[in-house]
Amino acid sequence: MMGAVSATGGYLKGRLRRQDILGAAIEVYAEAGYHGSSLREIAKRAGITHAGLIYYFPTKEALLAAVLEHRDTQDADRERFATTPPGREVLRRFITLAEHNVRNPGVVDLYARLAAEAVAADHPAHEYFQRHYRTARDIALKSFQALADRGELRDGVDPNATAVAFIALMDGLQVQWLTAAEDVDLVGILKSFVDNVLTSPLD
Amino acid sequence: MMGAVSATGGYLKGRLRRQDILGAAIEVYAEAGYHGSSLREIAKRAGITHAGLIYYFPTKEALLAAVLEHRDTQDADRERFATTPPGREVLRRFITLAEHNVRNPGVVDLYARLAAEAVAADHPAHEYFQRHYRTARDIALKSFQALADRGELRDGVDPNATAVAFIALMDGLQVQWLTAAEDVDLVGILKSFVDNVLTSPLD
DNA sequence: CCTACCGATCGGTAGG
DNA sequence: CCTACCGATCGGTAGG
Repeated sequence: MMGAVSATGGYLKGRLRRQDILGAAIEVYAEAGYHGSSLREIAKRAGITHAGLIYYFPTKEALLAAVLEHRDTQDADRERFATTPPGREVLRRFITLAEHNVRNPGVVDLYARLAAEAVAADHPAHEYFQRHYRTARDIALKSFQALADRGELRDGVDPNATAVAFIALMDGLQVQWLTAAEDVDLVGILKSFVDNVLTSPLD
Repeated sequence: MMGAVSATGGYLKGRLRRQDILGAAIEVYAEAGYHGSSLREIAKRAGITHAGLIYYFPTKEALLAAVLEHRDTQDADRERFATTPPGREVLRRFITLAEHNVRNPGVVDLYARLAAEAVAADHPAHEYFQRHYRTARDIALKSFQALADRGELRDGVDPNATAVAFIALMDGLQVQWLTAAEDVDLVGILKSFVDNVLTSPLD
């Protein structure tokens, strides 16, 4: 009786604990960055001691890796991006993602903080963000290229430059929006950027 | 004799010391952010002990304030921006600034790191960056507005949205460029953004 | 400007 | 998972 309950319960509890810890880590990374956050603070918000946290994630870096991996696998959006054929629909998904982000400032904070930190070549998330940017650029590029092929891009608009600019614009807007939300209509500006390179509005 | 020499010498030495410290601080902030940098590391690069540094700048925050102030006053560019009449010439200056930045990655690093950190409302540089963004946006807006008045903006291009986007684009490009320089033609993309909202190319 | 120090906090380990 | 601990590092102070 005790054995069965505690074994199953233990596994379930372990999984839930991990979720608690990841959730707390995302919160704290967003507020303080990776280097600026402590295992003790994350552990406290998860309701355990910092040694307890280390029982689940053996090092500070392992926890960061788990947070990044967690976001990637859980992010159903990412899969939808991959399966959507290049074109206007993909751009609409980017806008939808931005709308989602504006409703979840914590996620925006997390990425903005980590991306700036990870600029350093020896940061544990450096390669992650190199991949992240390359993937994002590729997805945008394929869509702008497809639109160019169909003659839906205005004359003189270069798909490559537009793709890089689009991703950069999303990131830059996020930092400005986080700094002074009332001054920046993040979604509106993204939309008008897209509308301005297309021959006809997005929707 | 001794008095005069040491008094003058002391003042000069003090000024030079402050320059050394500020230079070292800029370096370390760029590498590690503000929270991630230590007075000991900055002091070491300036050739003194951390207690010696505190003799010149009484707290960690005071040093950050001095670095920010130093950049603002020394930045001759900023003044030229203010005195240049709104229009194409101002946009050209932004491009020139970007070209300068690409040759000085340290400055870019400093701003990218601090801007992301300062998103937090309780960060000592938070208000500085709120002002910084507002000023940058205003300068860009005045120029895009002037161009709109003269009919030099393409149909449907909104000066306000374009100004915010332009500043966000500069920031976003910087982080992407710092993360993977070979993948991002920072200056080229800025130029094509501007050319794409104008009725005729910038230069 | 330095030596010497303080209390606080950090990531990680030992040993249960 | 916890208690208890380690060595390292932090910003700042005292006192010269």
